[in-house]
Amino acid sequence: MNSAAPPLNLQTYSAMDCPVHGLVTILSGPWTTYILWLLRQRGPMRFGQLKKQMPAISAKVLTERLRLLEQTGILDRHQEATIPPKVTYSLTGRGQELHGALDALDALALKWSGRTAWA
Amino acid sequence: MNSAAPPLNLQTYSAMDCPVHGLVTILSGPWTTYILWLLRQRGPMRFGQLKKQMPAISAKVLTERLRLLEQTGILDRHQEATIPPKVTYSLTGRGQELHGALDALDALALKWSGRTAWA
DNA sequence: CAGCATCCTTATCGATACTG
DNA sequence: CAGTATCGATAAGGATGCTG
Repeated sequence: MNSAAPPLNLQTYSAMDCPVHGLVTILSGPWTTYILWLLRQRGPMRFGQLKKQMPAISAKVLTERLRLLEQTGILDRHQEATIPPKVTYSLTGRGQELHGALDALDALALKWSGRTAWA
Repeated sequence: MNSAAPPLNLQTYSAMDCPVHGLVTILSGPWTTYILWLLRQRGPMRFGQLKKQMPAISAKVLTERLRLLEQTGILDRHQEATIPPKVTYSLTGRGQELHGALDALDALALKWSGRTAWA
């Protein structure tokens, strides 16, 4: 499955040395959940496409976020060394697992907002 | 169940006007997941007890966090107007639902860290 | 096209001191 | 006991300009 993905020290990302908090901290970074959502909805996307969907984001921050998600094995970065270069980002196995967990949070968020269909 | 809890605009907490991101942003605040974890493990706790478990936190930040969690209906604040005052915090229904979702993230975090028993 | 380097501004957090 | 008020440091994000 994703046995190829290397072990991760998520505590690194938490001031509390707590893996869950590390993961939540990564997710809470600017635009992060939106990036993941876009990639799930529309499949692999290029840097410029992503940026176009987030007009208010700076290239610096988008780059930082993508790097972090790549380092944590959530995204895959595929680069073609053409001129001009073409870089495509997509969800890895981890990224897809993560979406399952986010769906649960999403359901709660909607429920608490009083917006569920079934409530 | 928790039908008494008022609807929440979680988008307020997200720069992106996204409910999930709002919720994740709340959770990622300093010490937040730890506070929730403590309250689940040990039941209702007083302000001073919580603070004792987090020596590095300032009263200011702890107060801010507790207020936010109270406003979002995740914690309940019970005050006894005695002298000296006694204030007790506990998880609400929402707080307990939330833990279910956090458990899923927790499981992922541990799995990715290569620390699962079953992996 | 997909970024990196730099500067600057703001928001956040920690520390300290004080109070109902 | 359970906070509030104030101050200062730090770091994170936005804007701009440049490059392989």
